[in-house]
Amino acid sequence: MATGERRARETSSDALGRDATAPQEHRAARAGAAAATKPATINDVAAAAGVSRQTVTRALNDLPDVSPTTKQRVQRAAAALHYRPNRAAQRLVRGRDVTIGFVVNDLRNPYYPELASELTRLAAERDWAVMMTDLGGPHGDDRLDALLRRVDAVIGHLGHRADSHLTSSLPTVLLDDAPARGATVQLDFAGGMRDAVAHLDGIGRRRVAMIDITGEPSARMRMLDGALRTAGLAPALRVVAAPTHEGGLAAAESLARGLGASGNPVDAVVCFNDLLAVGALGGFARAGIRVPADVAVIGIDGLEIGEIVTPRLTTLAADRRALARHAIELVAALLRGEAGEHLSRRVGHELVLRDSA
Amino acid sequence: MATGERRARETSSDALGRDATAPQEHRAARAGAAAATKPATINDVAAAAGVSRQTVTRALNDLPDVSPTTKQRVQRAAAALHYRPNRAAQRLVRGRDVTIGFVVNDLRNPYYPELASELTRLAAERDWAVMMTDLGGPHGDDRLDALLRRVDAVIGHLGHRADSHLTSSLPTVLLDDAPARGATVQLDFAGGMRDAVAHLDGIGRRRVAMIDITGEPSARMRMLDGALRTAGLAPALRVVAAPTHEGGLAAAESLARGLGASGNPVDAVVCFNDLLAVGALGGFARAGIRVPADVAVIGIDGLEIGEIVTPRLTTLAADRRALARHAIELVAALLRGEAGEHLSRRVGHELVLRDSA
DNA sequence: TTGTAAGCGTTATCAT
DNA sequence: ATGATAACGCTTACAA
Repeated sequence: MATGERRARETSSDALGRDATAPQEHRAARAGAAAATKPATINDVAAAAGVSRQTVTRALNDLPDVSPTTKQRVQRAAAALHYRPNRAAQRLVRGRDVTIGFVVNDLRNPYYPELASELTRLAAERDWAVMMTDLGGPHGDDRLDALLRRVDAVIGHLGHRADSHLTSSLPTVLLDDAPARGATVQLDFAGGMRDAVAHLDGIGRRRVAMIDITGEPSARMRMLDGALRTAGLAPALRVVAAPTHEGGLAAAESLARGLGASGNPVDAVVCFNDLLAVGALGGFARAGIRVPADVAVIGIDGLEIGEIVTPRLTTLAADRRALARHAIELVAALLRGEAGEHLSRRVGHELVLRDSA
Repeated sequence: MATGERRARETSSDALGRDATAPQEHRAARAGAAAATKPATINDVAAAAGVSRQTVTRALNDLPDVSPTTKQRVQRAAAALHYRPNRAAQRLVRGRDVTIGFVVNDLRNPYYPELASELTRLAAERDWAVMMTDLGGPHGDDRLDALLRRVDAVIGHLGHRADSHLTSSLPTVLLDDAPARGATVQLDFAGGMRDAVAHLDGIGRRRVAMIDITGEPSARMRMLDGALRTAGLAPALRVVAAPTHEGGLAAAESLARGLGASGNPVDAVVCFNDLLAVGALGGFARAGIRVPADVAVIGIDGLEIGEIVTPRLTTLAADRRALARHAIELVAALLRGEAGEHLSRRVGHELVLRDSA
C-alpha cells in the first residue's frame, strides 16, 4: 500500500500520532466506517488539507496566524468533507456549560410556554439554556429520555415519572408537587382560595362545584374545600375532566344537565385551570346557561386567554415570574451541591376579578 | 511522604497515571481549585474511594463485576463530593447525538408551541432532541447565542439574525422566509388566498383590508393582493400592527374609526395571523362593529383558539404537521451533508370556515 | 506561520 | 473483582 493511497483512503489516521501505535484492525475498521457513515473529524480535514489539526482550528475559527492560502485550502477541505466540529468535544475542552430541562404535560396549554419563556430568559442571564419537552401523546417516555440524556438538571411536572431512576440521578425541581422528595416550588392556593371563596360569598354564591382533574382530589380541590369550610360553606361538588379546553366543555355541559334538574343547584364553578375554565365557558354557553348570571366561573392560572374570551375570565393568577425565579434559584442551589431535601419555595396566587364571577 | 498520606491529600492526582508526570504547580492548582469551585471528576471520586476510575464507572452505572462493598464505598464518595458525570465527556465517548434548536419570535403565540410539540415528537423518533427559545423582549440575542452554542442545527424564524455568522456555520432550516439562502420551508399562501378571496367574493365582500405586520408588505399581503387582482378586485387596504393580541385589538379599533367615516368602507379584513385576528375580533366588538355582519374577519394559522372565541374565527390553516415533517427532513438532509441551496419545501393552507366570515 | 504535545472527563477493552 | 491503557474530537500552550 503506497503512502499516497493511504492518505487518500485512511484520512482519519493520518497526521495522528496516536494511530501510529494503534492495532492494524482498528485502523481498518475506522477507515471503512469513515467512508460510509462517520462524520469527518478535524483530523480528516487536516489530512485532506495537508496541514496539522491546529492549523485547521485556527483557519476555521478565524484565529490569527494563518496564511490566507492555507486558510482557504482548509476551508475547502472542510466543506468538501462536510466537516462539523463535534460539540461534545468542544464543550469538554472549553469547560462546563449548563442546560436545564423543562418538562411539562402539554405544551398546548399556554401556561407552559409562558413559563418556559420566563425560564429561558432567566437561564440566559446565567448563560444557561433551557430544553423543553411535553409528555403528551404517544411515546412520551421517549421524549423524556431524549431530554434527560442531554440536561444537567430538570424543572417540571414529572408526575409519576418522578420516580424513574433516570430522574433520581439528576438535580430536579418539581413544580407544584408533593414536597417529599427533592426541591420543589409549591403553588400556595390557600390565600387565593380564601379570596375566591370570600368573593363568591360576597356575591351570594355559596353552592360551589369544582371541575377537577381525574384521579385523587387535587391539592387545589382540597384547598378550595378548606376555604369553603372556613367560610362555613358546604364542600364543593366535584366533577372531573381532562385539563384541556375540551375537558372543560364536556364537564360544563354535564354540569348544565344537573343544573336543569332539581338536585344540586350549583351557582359557582371553580376550575382546575384556565384552559379548562375557558372550555367550561363555552360549554355553558352552548347549554344556554348564562355566566355569571346563572353560574359564576373562576379559573386558575391567570392566562392571557382569559382576557380574550367572553365573558372575560375571573381567575386565580399564579405569580409565574416568581415561580420561574424560584425554580432557577433552586436549580442553582442543587447544582452547587446543596442538599436536595428541604429545598422548597412557595408561590402565591392573586384573585384577578374580571367578568365571569 | 507515606502512601496513605498521599492518598488522603492529593485526591485528584492519585490513581491517575498522567499526573505522575505533570508539573508540580499544576497538581497544586488542581488540588486547590478542586476544594473551592471546580466540580468533582471521576478521578476525585476514584481517589476518595481508593479505587480506579473504571470501578467508579461500574459502580455508578450499575454495571456487573463490582463487589457490594466497593460499590457502596464509591457511591458514598460520589455523594460526598457531589459528583456529577460531565455530560460533554460522556457524549464525546458514547458518540454523536443530535440536538436541534427551534427559534421563534414569541413563545406566547400558540402557533409555536404547537409546532414545537410536533417537532419534538418527530425528533424523538430519530432520538434527537429539540431546544427552543424565543427572541422576544430584552436580551434576545443572548438567548439565541446560548442556544446556538448547544445545537447541531437550527429550525426557525431567524429574521434579520439569519445573517449572523453564528448561524451561517450551522445547518439551518428557515421557516417561511426568503428561499435565497439555505434550506427553507415555505408557506404557500397562493392557493389559500385564492380560496379566501373566492369565499369573500361569494358572500359579497369585495372591499378588503389587511392587518399586516410592520415593515415591508409581507408575502401574505402580496399573495392576498395577487388573489384579489386575479378575482378582478381592488387591492387591499393595508393597516399595520404588531402580530399580537394587543396589536390586532388596536388595529381593529383604528379600522373601526375609518369604517364610521365615509371613505374606505371596508367589509372584510384578513389578518396576518390568528392571534392578531382574535385581537381584532375584540377590537371590533369594543367598537360596536358586528362580525361578520358589518365586517368579515379571516385569520391565518388555524390555531385552536379560533374555535374558542366568539364568533369562531374563520382562518387559513397551515398544515403544521407537514411543516414540522418537512423541517425535520430538511435538517436530516443538511446533517447528511447535502447541499444547503435548493433545499426547499412548500406547505399549503386550507380555508377553515367558521363564523367570522 | 505552522506543528508538537498535553489535556479536557468519560467509557471500552483487555489484562490481571 | 479490579485496574491499566487507549480512545472519543477538540483546543490551548509551547516549540520550531
